[in-house]
Amino acid sequence: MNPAADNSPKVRTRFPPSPTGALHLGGARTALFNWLFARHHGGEFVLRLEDTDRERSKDEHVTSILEAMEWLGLNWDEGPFYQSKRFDRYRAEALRLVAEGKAYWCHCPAELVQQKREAALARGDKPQYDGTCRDLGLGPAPGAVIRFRGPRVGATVFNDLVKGPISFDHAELDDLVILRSDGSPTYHLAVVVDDVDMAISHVIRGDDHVNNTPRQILLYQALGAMPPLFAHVPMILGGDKAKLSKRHGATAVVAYREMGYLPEALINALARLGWSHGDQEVFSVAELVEHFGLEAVGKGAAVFDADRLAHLNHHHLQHAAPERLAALLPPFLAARGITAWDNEVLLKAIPHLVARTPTLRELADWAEPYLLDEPVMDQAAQTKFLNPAGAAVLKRVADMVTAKGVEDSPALEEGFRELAAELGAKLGAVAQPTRVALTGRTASPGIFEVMGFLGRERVLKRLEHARRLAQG
RNA sequence: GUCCCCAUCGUCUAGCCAGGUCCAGGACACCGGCCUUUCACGCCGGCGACACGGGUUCGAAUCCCGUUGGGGACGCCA
Repeated sequence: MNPAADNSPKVRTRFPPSPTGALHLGGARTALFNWLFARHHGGEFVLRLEDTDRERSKDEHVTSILEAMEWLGLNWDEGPFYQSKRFDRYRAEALRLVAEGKAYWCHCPAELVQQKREAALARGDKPQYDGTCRDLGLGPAPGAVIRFRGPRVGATVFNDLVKGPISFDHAELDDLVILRSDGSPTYHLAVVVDDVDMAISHVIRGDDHVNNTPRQILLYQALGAMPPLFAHVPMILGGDKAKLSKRHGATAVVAYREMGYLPEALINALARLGWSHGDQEVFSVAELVEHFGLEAVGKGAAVFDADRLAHLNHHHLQHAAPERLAALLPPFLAARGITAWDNEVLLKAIPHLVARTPTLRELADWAEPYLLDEPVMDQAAQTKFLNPAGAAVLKRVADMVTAKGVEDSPALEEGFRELAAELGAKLGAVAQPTRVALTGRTASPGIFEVMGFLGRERVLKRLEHARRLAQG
């Protein structure tokens, strides 16, 4: 029965990272698509750690992958399962296949197989296992492996949910190792046994797995199981159009958190890499769940564009609650040496700051002048605006604030304009020295807003401090 | 080398399945302008693509074939 049919069992997808490294962008997108597909269909999402390679699998990577998944909000319904805990199960299935004549023990030394492979490659042939032990009827022995006995003729065809029908001639497939000489399963065996045991209905994975698919379908059949439906999503490429890797700079998901990106922004960016919903660019996670579908996934590989992520992050930052941003900011402030501040000021400042800051890191930078006891004076700004003329302006501004307070912006603006007119200058002639006095910088939110969230006392104090500097 | 996949602006993409309404739409980036107390936001405008060649058709970005280009895979990694 076809799992996609309406009367079929429920949708169950899985994300099976190998804990040999951190969760990177490509893996995160695969996880996201599986998660979205399951959520969209009201199905279940399973997390499974493919740690059959005991050499390269590391606990620290498991930890960081789970952490990244949680940060992204990709919650799983079952797992994490560990393949390393199921070795007996895989071994039993491999032995069963041998007993049924669907697999066989192979005594070929690994080095010899490797040599033949290289020779074939050098000759320009397809490197395949030559089947030396295929019909020898060998039994177990030290160093022996179990190979799957694949069909020699015919072809396996499957209908990829993203790419359409894909066909592989069996002559292109060789007898792959399913159980290593140390008794551990290889990827192909473990993945198939698990997907059967875990009742996975849809396998959504990277493009680089298409040619594994016919081998796995053959394995499902040998095990007497119904294959799931497959959907191969295109790769994510780096700027050089090659498969995304560490060479392309930041690829680990957690690196984006550290750079000050919001998880929903990364999710949004990843979702739009290869998937689309008309012309819509900005999505909330809920909207993604609502609209996601495999039919709208493109076939071509996509280049990850950091500029788009930044833009999306900026957008999501502007729509996030100030309270939440304030709660996310401490690490970024700490990185700037700021460990204590008036949170009320921060909360009031954030809405005026986010329009200018694409990331939390920059938000921390822009918030700094308002959180420090005294702003750090930018030298160029000080030289340009805090001069004797500026001192006179600051004195008048201070008088104004003393008289009118900082809450009444219209009144302050009127005062500023009168002063500017008196000086025969534009508003900037008053605003800029004031801005430098209050923030130490030439760029900030509107000057009356700044006064508003800084508060009367701080404003007066900074005005006085700057006036002294200006007088020399 | 062999096999598999892919091919619309610099990038992400809509359109393609059910050919005409597409001298191809949106977004990012870039450039110009407006707004303006600075920097941004925002708004307006500009630049910019159907890889190439055949075929089918009255008509092709859309269908077919080929070429070229790109990617992926060919492990006792996953």
